[in-house]
Amino acid sequence: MSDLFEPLDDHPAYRQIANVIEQRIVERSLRTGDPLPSETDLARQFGVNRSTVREAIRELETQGLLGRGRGEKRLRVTRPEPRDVSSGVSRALALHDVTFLELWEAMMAIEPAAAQYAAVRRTEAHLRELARAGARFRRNAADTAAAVSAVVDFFTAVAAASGNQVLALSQAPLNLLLAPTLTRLIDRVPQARKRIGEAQGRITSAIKLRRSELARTWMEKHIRDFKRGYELGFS
Amino acid sequence: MSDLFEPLDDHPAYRQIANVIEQRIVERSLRTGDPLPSETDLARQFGVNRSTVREAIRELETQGLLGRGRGEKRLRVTRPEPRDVSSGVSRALALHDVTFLELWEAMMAIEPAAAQYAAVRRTEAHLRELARAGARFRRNAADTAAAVSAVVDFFTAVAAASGNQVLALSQAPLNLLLAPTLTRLIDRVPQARKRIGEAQGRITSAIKLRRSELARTWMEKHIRDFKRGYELGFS
DNA sequence: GTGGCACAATTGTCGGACAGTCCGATTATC
DNA sequence: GATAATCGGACTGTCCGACAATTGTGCCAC
Repeated sequence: MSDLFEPLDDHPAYRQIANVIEQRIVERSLRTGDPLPSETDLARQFGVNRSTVREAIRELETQGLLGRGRGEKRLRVTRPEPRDVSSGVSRALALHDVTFLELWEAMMAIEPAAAQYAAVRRTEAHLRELARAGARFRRNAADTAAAVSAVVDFFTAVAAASGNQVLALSQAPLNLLLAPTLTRLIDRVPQARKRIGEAQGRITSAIKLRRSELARTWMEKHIRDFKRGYELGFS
Repeated sequence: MSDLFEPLDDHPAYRQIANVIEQRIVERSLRTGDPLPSETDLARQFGVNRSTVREAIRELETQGLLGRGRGEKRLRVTRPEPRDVSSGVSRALALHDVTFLELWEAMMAIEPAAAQYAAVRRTEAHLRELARAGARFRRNAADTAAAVSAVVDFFTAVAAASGNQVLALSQAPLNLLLAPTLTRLIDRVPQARKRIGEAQGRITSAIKLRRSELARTWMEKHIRDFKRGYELGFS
C-alpha cells in the first residue's frame, strides 16, 4: 500500500543557504567565534540576493548558531547556549499542555541523578553558586517571585555542578515550566517555604560532603514534596 | 557589584514582530491550525515592509511555531513537534563536545523512568510500535544503519508509550546523539547485536505485562550494557 | 603608543517588481 | 448533475536598487 512516489519537497534558496552554513558550523570548518562574511559578500558567494541571505541568517540566528556581542555589528559563529535552546523546548511543551504530573515525573528522573553526580564532581565554585541560591531563597521569604527564581537557580546550580551538559540541558526547560506552578504553590501552601529551605540545605551539604547517595535521596524527597504540595494546594 | 544600568539591546523590527506573533500564539489568541494572514497583509498591519515581515516569519518557522502542509502556500500556526525541537538540542550538545559518559548518564536517568511509566500506560498501539521496532532490529542484523535506526525507534517507542510528553521530548535529543556512537559500537562489538535484541525483548514483554518495576530494571540493564559495550569497543 | 577624526563598510529597512504556483470560481464535457 | 478543463486573482520566493544609522578602520597629529 506504500505510494510509488514520495512527495518532493522543494527547498527554497534561503533554506538551502541556511543548511549549508549550518553544515559548515557543525563540521567546524566555521569555528566558534569566527566572524561571518558580510551579507553582501555572502550574497555574492551564493549568487543570490541579499534579502535571501538575510532570511537564511535569521534562521541560524534563532537557533543560536550565529549571534553578535552587545553593540557589535558583524555576526559571529556562536555555540547555542542552554538558554537559547531550552526556552524553545519549554514553549513547545507548554503548547502541548503538559500536566504537572508529566513535569513532575521528568523532574523525578533527572534532578536526583543530577544531584548524585554533583556530589561527585562539584567544585568550590559550584558550592558557592549553590550556597548563593539557597541564601537568596531564604532571604526572599516574602517576595514570591524572587523565591521562585531562587528555586530555579538552585536547580540550575545543581545541574551545573553535575558536570554533565546533557543533564543540564535536559533539566533547563523543566525549570521554565516549573516556575508558574511553583509560584502559585508557594503562595497557597504555607509550609512550602520552610520545607524547600530545609531540603535545599540538606542537598547542599550532601553535595558539599560528596555524599552522592545522600544527595540523590534528599533530592528525591525534595521533588516528592513538590507533588505533595501540589496535591495539597490544587485539589 | 551589580551594574546600575542594564545594557539595552535594541530590538530590530523583525524581532519585535516575531515576538508579537509568538506572544499571540503562546497565549492562544492565534490557535493551532489557524492560517496566518498573508505577508502583504501582515506588512500592512504592522506598518513595515514585506521583507521585514518575512524575516520575522523565518524565525517563527524555524522554531516550529509556523509551518505549512506539503504543497500548501499559506502558513498556518503549528505546535512545535519533538523532531522540530530536539534536533536543535542535540546539535547544541554536539557542538559542546559532550562525552559518551555524559550522554550515558542522561540516558540512565531518563530511559528507565520512561520504561517504568510505559508499563503502566501503554496502549495496544504502543505495543505494536514496540514490537515493530524490535522486529526491525532483529531483521536487520546485517545492515548496521538500519539496525541503529531500529534501536532509536525502539527508544522512541518506549518514550511515546510512557504517556509523558516531557520525558519523550527530553529523550528525543539523546537518540540523535546516540546514533553515531552506536553505529561504531555495533560494528566493533560482535555480541552487541544479540544482547540488544534480548534486552529489547525483555523490556517489551515487561511493558506488555504491565510489570513496571521489571521494565525499569531491564531498561537499566540494557543501558548499562551500552556502557560496557562502549568500554569494550573503544578502549 | 594614544587619541581623534574622516571615510569606508555593514546592517536594518524601505519601495517596487516579476515569475511561478496555488486557490476558488466559472465554464465546458460526459 | 457530476466531473473535468479553464481562467483570473492572490500569494510566495526572489530580485533590484536605495538610503539612513551605526560600526569598523586607516590615517594623522600628538
